[in-house]
Amino acid sequence: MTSLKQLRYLSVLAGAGHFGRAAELAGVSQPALSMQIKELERILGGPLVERSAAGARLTELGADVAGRATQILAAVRDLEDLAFARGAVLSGRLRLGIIPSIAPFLLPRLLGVAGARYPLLKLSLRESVTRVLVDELVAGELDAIVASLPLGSPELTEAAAFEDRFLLAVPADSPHARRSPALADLISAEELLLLEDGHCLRDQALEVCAAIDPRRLRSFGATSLATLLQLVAAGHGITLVPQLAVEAGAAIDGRVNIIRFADPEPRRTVAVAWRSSSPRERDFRALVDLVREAGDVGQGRSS
Amino acid sequence: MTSLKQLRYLSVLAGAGHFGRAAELAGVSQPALSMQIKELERILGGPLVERSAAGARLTELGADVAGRATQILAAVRDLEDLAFARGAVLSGRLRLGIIPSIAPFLLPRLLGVAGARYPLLKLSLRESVTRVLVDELVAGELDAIVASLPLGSPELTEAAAFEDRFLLAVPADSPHARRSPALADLISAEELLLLEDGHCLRDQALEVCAAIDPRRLRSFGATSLATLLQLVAAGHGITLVPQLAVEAGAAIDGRVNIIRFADPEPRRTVAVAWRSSSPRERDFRALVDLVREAGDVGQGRSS
DNA sequence: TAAAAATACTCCATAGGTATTTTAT
DNA sequence: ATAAAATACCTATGGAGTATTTTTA
Repeated sequence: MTSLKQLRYLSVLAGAGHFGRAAELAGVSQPALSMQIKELERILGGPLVERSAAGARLTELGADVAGRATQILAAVRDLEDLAFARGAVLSGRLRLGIIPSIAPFLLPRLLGVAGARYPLLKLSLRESVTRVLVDELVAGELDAIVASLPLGSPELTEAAAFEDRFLLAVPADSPHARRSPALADLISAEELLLLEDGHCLRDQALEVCAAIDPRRLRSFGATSLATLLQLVAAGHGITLVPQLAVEAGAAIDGRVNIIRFADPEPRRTVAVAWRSSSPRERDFRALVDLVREAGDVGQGRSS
Repeated sequence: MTSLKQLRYLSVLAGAGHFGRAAELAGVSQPALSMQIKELERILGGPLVERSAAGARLTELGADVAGRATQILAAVRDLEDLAFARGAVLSGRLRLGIIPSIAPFLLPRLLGVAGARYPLLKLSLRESVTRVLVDELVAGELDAIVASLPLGSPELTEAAAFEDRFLLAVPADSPHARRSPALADLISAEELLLLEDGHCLRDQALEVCAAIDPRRLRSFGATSLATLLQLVAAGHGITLVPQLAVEAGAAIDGRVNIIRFADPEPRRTVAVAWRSSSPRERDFRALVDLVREAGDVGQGRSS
């Protein structure tokens, strides 16, 4: 009969691409893993893996089964966490993912507040783009993530923590430096600098400036907001920057001006998300409060 | 570690209310079931069942775990059912690539026959030139391709489906209109019209007319055979056309004459190919039969 | 020929069975 | 006293390890 061990091995194999590598990752010998995969194939009545001298590639059925297996394994892990979740709120380990356009600005305050209020909490942190974090969250490799909505994954529960207004960063000597532009003004603006592909901030900036001429977009993208602001300071263009980053001191004094948009101001919703099947909702609701406290400083002020 | 067996026993126990009854329902002895429940309690770190002389009642935690266990077991059963849905030959999804000089003429009959004989088959179709299809096939983005030999990729298995004779398409008023030319005659023929670069039909036509004066080749190439035949009809030149296309009605009645070559007649071999390492050879062999049925109509007749 | 997976075999952990004891009503 | 679950103890299945062979590029 199908066993969790088989599903676990298949799930690992799906990521590893080699029986040997997968066995190493799973902490067993290669024949042990091979036998379990073979047994799973016998049970399911069809090949899950294409073997070759180059390694292992999943068949379509195998990929389908592996996907379901990953979800099942995540559900089992949640089940195992059930008992621990009955302890104190926000105690024990919590694996938290945060996107790059939030992490460096939120973390200092978040860690401060969390450490003071929940001394038993041990946060394991991971920074990556939304797509990666959502996949890892669904697979049970993370307990919760902090990201910008929407996430587009039905098995997740989302709880908004705070709104984060987008501001415009322009060189200090720019003609825009002294007035609040309407969105339409951007269309005639200098080159729009963006993060590299995969960062939601990039997509949001493009959405905000939907009508912008694509030819004025840099084909390469920066990895960090700090780099973007350096480019702005050097006069290479303008960029959108979240107020969260500005409040955290990301702007470069003197060389970059930060300007509010005229109404309607563009904004993003920063939210916490977790697997709906997780038993730790109580923890996550408390986490939402922490993120809100750490994040929505100064959202009422202009800059 | 948690096992599906433990979850299954707990799930049964939740319904039975007695260890003994549950054991009977599960088809094992009472101590066996008791031991697994106890192990599960040890793993989860808390009691799941209240034991009494009257029987077994789940604790709050136990009921929660049992509910999740039932869901997980259902997911596993769904996973096990997956394979059966795909068990039959040529059922489920098959990603098929076909080259442009075959696709529009083969597809109507192929889809008809396939739909009638293998109703569970879902074909995902992709049309591109041989080089692209072979690359995608090797990369695992396609399951099989229908193309003209040779393919020149050692990791593929090729199975010939049918032979496709090349015919000559000439304007209705051409001096060639009434006789069967030997290949050499082409050398003195009108301008030879070709598909654009990358299409194997172009290369094959050039091979057939190896000695032709390169200066009489059109520098631009057409994207489709239909366009070529329109050009022929308009008196811009002659072209090679596969009988497959003629049988499918590609020729333009009255304005284009289709002539068979004198022996030896040039021809191409239409074949199905797949990764040799693919486990679906049975499917592909059946596909070869379908392609043959759909493709080699009328190869015995002259036109 | 070299890398990867399959096979051969051996061992031992453990699930499961039977018999019995403990516990609670 | 009785019914139910736990414990004791034994057996056997099969999961896992090491060593080796087979396969394929």
